[in-house]
Amino acid sequence: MQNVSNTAVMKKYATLKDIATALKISTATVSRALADRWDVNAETKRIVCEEAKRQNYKPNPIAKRLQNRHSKTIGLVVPEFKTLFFPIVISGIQKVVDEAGFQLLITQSQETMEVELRNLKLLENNMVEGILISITREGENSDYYQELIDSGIPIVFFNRVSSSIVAPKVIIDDYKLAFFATEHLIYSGFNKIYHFAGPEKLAVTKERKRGFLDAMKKHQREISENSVLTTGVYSDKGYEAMKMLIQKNELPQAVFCFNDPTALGALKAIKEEGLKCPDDIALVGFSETEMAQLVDPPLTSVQQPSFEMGEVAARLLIAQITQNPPPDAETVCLTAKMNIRKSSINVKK
Amino acid sequence: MQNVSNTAVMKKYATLKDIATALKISTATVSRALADRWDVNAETKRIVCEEAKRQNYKPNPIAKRLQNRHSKTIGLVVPEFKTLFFPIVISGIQKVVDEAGFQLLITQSQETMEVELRNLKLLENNMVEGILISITREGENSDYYQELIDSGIPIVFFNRVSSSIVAPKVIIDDYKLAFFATEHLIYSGFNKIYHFAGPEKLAVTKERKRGFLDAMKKHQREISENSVLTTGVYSDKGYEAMKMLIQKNELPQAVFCFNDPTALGALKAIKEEGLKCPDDIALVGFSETEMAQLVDPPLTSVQQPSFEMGEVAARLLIAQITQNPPPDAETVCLTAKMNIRKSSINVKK
DNA sequence: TTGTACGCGTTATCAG
DNA sequence: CTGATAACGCGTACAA
Repeated sequence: MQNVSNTAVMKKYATLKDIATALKISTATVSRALADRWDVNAETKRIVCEEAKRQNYKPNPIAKRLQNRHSKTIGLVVPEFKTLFFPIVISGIQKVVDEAGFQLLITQSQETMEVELRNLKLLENNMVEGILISITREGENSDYYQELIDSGIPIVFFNRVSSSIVAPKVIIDDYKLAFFATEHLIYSGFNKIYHFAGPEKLAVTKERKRGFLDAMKKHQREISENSVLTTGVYSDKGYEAMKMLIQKNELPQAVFCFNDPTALGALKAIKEEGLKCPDDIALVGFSETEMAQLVDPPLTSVQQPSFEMGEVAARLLIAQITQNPPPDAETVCLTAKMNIRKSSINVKK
Repeated sequence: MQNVSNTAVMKKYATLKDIATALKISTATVSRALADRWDVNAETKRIVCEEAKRQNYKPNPIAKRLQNRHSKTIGLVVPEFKTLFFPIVISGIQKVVDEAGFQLLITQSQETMEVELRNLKLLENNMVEGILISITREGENSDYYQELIDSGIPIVFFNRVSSSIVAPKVIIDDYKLAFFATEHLIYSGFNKIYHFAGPEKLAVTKERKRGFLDAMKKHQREISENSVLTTGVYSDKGYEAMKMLIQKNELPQAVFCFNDPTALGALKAIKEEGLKCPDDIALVGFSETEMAQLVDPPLTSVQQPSFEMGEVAARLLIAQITQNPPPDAETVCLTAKMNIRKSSINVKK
């Protein structure tokens, strides 16, 4: 009832030729006039622009690209959208990419190497000029990363980076911050401190665990068999782990968690079991989510500069693409900050 | 040190011509062979494929598009990434779009009409074949929506839809669910019930408010001046509104909140003021976030089918693009469900 | 079965 | 100052 007929093919836009024939001049002149070049008569310029407006002319970027041989597009591969971390990083990327006049093709690997590989190929087929990637927790498609780089498509890793590939990377200093977070608990006077660790294959997991262990060692704290429990990235695992500990009656005084969701899951378990945080068990999260401030008690957490991470990664990639020769691969380590809140305050001290 | 020289122009891919000259045959034959067409010698086919592989040939999608005159790309405009709602919707969209062999260009309007308009133009310039949009809370670029539709680029609205444009839309029945949520509080025996409403210009705000008011009227509840407070979408506003009420000592028994963040902000204020939820003030949220289950008390909330909303919207758009004539504009109303949790249980009853 | 020639929309080169 | 022509990479009607 309301719709104009709409063939399966795209609507025909006005082209240079349309304007040219309407004005009985050549397409070349039209092209030059529209590009506002010096070597064209002011009067023709005026007429052409007028006609262009009249016909609602829009330049066809696809034709331009065919000629320029660059797509002005960069690809992005993130594992998932289950927390706000990646969406916020993407906001940062978008900002830089827009400013640089590039476009962004966003894909999700759903945490599997197979989908990641498919996405990489998709991006390659679309002639992206570079790729930003945060790898899956299953592992790396290292061979393909290298292949892409060798074939001239630069890659910048962020957050979850490849350990084997030489390329620009953007990370936060997980080790140092995990170390600090653990020390914070130690200095607060907690003794039996545990760590809920992330997915085993991730570099960030290893770094945070290393930071935890080193801090414990430095202060000569005992590390028992259960001191480090692998709990993954989602809240239900933190919940289960804490339930398990409580039911075994093996209560830590404090737990440094891999991330906020895990910590929040643990918090839920603590409350359900009639215990109190931080009185009975103190908690520290990681990678600050909005919720950290909203729960009761507010959660101590390490705040990652997510938006900035996106900006920096995008800038590094665009430098790789546009500069000749490209800058050497550097690893940028962003500094995070710890927001100390009630969940890690030692009330007994 | 590790990088091959990399001009500002894209790496030269092997083309049909490269294969043709290498094999001393015509590009046409190569093209046909690679397309696996019947009218080409099996042997030549084999040789061509071999050579293609050897040269690592990748068809140039840009050239194809120039010819086909369709970009196989659809555009998406969302307001922001501040909650997980849109990221999850996007996951649903991605799924359908991938299956249909389309690509997705994602943009954010940052809740301003100006950026939204810029994004729409960007998408148009990139020859997207259709647009999915959830409008800003500032208002609508109605004229431009219509212009796009008239010029042959179909638009599908989802979640936050245009009120003036005739086009396919996907919504949830906010009115009905707000009505139910309010009735739930009424049936639970709460008397003084308030509503924290969303941004004024949004249709969803109006619908939810209308549902609230109608339910109140149906059960002859008094509606005072402060019964409906505008609090926006973020937690801090819910926090402030609740603080204000408590400090004015104008305590509602229950509040139906525009969304979960608002409710969680309100919850924080309640606790800070030494009150209890649901004992002193009960809460109901909307659009279920992961946090609803994690806070204490767990928050009653209306669970929107976010992923499904993305799927449905994408399917509608692809139907508009590929079917001739396109289907009439329909408004799909998805059903949501209420998850009743402790925050709205009347302990005195 | 294969090759030739053209068009998609644009810009660059060269000639006038 | 302007016009004709080629080229970007691909597909395809038409001719051989």
